[in-house]
Amino acid sequence: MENHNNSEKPSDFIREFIKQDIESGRFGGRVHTRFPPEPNGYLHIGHAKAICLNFDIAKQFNGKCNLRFDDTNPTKEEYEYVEAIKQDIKWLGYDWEDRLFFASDYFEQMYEYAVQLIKKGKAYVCDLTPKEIKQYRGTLTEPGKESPYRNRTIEENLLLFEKMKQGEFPEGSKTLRAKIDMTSSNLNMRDPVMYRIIKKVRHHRTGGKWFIYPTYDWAHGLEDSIEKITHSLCSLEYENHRPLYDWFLDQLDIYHPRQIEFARLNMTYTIMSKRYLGEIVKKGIVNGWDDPRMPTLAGMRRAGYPPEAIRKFCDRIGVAKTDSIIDIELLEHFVRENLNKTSQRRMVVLKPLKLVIENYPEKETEQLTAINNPENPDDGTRKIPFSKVLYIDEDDFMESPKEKFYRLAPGREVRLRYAYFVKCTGVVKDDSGRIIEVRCTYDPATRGGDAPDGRKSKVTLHWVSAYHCIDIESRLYGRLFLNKNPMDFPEGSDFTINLNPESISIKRCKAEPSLKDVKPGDRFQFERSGYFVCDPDSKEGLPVFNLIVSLKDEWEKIKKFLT
RNA sequence: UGGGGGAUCGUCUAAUGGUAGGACAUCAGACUCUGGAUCUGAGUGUCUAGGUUCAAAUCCUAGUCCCCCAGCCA
Repeated sequence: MENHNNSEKPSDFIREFIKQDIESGRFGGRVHTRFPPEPNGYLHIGHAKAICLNFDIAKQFNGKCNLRFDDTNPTKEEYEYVEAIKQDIKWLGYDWEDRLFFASDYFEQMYEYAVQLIKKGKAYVCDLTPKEIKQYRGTLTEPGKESPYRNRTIEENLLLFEKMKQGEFPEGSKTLRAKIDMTSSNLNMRDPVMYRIIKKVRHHRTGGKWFIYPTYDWAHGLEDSIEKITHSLCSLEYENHRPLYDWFLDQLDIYHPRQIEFARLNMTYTIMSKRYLGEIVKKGIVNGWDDPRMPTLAGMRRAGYPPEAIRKFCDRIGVAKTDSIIDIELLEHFVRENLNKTSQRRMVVLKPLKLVIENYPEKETEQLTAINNPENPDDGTRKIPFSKVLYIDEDDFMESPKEKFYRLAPGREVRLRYAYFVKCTGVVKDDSGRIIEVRCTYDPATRGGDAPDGRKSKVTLHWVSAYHCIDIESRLYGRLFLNKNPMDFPEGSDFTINLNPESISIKRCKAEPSLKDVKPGDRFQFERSGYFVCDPDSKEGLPVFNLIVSLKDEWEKIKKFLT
């Protein structure tokens, strides 16, 4: 997939910084990054951007990238997510080798560091309630007030902190705070909380061992420091936290990585908030975290997205500090590009309409040769049965054709792919006037699809033999949201009003018999409609296929223009 | 209105004082046994106003707009 054969540097400001750091010898020329997910939900395409960035940078500069679970808040985290996240990263194609870490592995060490800070007079135990802390903090424009507990002696702080650790105080009754500056214009520096007491829940890894847990600000820099990370890449909202990140490491006088912030990924027609994503899962709006409409990696995997396409997408969108919303069509472009090259073609009729060939012998069956993938001759050919009664797609026939519709219509001749030219002689309707059958004649001289007299067909239709085809279920997924920005909703409502009520449509379809033996995960292009993947819900006798992405469709565009 | 960031085609992203380029999308054409793919071409952009300079997206000045921060979340 690498197409960076050019010498042009895949440059972005982060790689530029790293290059400078290597040249200046800041970290001894080392590059060591990390991807630090919190195990409180599933990974989505936004995380993929961070994963690719961190792992790709490490590789590019001959460095390493750690996988580290930032499990500092047992009230929100569960082990279930740890395994799901590991699976997703592997699926994306990245390998952390033996460098799987957990913030909880460092709890003891962090505690020691906290004691050091207390001994330096840089941290104190505070008895203020959450509400009081908030009041004391001040506002954006007014300075905060110092806590009355701010000047406890070091001995008292040490004793109290030890007791916090022993679980002697009720949850929420005390915190350990850094002693910095209550008047700082950066609210993060107004004596931030380092430890809080959590006793009600057990940690998924340390169990009931701890009654105090470190906050992000206190923990994250330490984790990076302990792992000797060189470049700690994070999203823009942590920019305000960098002074604190630096302050802790400076006070402790320990190894000090460089934090660099970049803009997180946003995409049109979807949401990236774990909370809202969880909400639509919980409400049953989608069928779980791996629903193919979800922007989660699990969802995209089930939707049939090739991981290579996602990686290429992440590479191409670049890294910058500008807030941006990427057009989802760019992702779909890379999915199509990949699938066009890699997936075998099959003929499947999504909306079956009977086509009867009047002059074709009743009992006859022919085996016609079809190319598996015109983009890859090595995939060879296969045989497809042809007979008197076929199915074509409803959309390929119009009794009174509109302008620019050049598919089948009464009196018209078109080609059936790999088969014959057929000419429409009329239709059969039911009592309600609905067309239930299209009649035609075929030209035996055009077998295989070419007319010896040089006659051309403007289009080629796909078809299946009614006598031989099998039933499959197609799940046609569309966008989950109607709005480019689902978070754009009127006052008093919420993002769910932007949900697309027709984001899924399930159809019983007619497929060529070769599709009988498929396995979940197998991908195909159903000719003239789209790319499909076999879903794990498939049952014996009824394979289920998810639409990955449709083919580009000129006629669809024209149709829209005409209406 | 305190502090921290950011503004380049419709959308992303390059250009680091020297021809504003690429991708997606759009439009037009060629080709085609997928109205697919492929190929060719086209249009569209430096937030504004001044200034420095032979030369400014880039440097300076003054504005404008957008994002983030008042969790014992991360």
